[in-house]
Amino acid sequence: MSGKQREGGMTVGMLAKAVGVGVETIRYYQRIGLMSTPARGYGSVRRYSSVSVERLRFIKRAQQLGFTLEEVAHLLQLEDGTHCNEARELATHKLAAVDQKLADLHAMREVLAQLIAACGSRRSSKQRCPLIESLASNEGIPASRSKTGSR
Amino acid sequence: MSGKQREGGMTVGMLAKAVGVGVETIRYYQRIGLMSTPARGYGSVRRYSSVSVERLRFIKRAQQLGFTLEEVAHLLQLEDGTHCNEARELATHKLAAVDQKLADLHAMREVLAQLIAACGSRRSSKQRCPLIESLASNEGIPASRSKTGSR
DNA sequence: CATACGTCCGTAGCCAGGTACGGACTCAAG
DNA sequence: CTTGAGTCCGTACCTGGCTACGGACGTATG
Repeated sequence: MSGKQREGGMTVGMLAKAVGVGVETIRYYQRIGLMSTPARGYGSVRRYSSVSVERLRFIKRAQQLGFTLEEVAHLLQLEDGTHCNEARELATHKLAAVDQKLADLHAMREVLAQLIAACGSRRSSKQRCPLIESLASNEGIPASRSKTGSR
Repeated sequence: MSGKQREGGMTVGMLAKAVGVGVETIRYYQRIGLMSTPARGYGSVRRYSSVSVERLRFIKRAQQLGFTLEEVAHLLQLEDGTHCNEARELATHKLAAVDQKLADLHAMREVLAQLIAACGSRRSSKQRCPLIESLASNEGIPASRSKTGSR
């Protein structure tokens, strides 16, 4: 192991390991401005502190809730905790988006289940597959037009 | 309007309009092998028949059910309707994937709703935002590890 | 001091599913 | 015959979120 944190904080590799992301991911976040690039220590390797760990964890947690990195950037600007209304608004929008996706997926699920059932109930194997037939000729698969499930 | 279909079928533009996709989309499907490129008519414009219309509709309907274009290609190979078992298997897999996504989204929804509620119940606006706090410090947002909701 | 791993940095590629561009051509109308 | 719309085709670009590569350099360890 080469992880000896003399001289200040962790290297990018240690930071990555600590949070469970790849080094390239961290560099990517720096490129897009989600994380800042710290100054170099006395040598030429940059050192990171627990602040970076926390920021990275914040990002990952927000992502798990469905926020895009762009939205995460916005959330991070509210990190002082004094803009509760804005934060709540972002979260409320995201909740609505999630609900829309849920509705879309429920609709898909219904149709898929129906098709599978139809397919299973056909008994002579010489008969044309109802599932395929349905895709080939149906008029009205209930497409809920959001930008979520389909184009 | 220049849509006069003398000499065989429709042009690519008419086909696109008939199905409600862009011309470029059709050309894209041809490039990736989802649709074939018909021979040219007597001039140099290619002509399409109702077969193309049907195929395109098939693709779009399958997409609405959540199938990727690659999966659609597979489904199209079963179009003679004699491979019901295979079709059902594809659909069943897709159903499982949809169910997984639904579960992931439900989990996200729960947490989001909780955070929003916490955020709304704080009464002194000088207090740090619970939503942001939660993102900044929580240990256990229930991440359901599929490849669906998060990385 | 040499070896081997780690970091730094720019650039390019990946996935899906397209969209956009631009020059050459064809076609139908006026 | 000219104009203008539409087609053909190759190629490049876009979104989001990374991942990979390659060469130069730092650094920990024997």
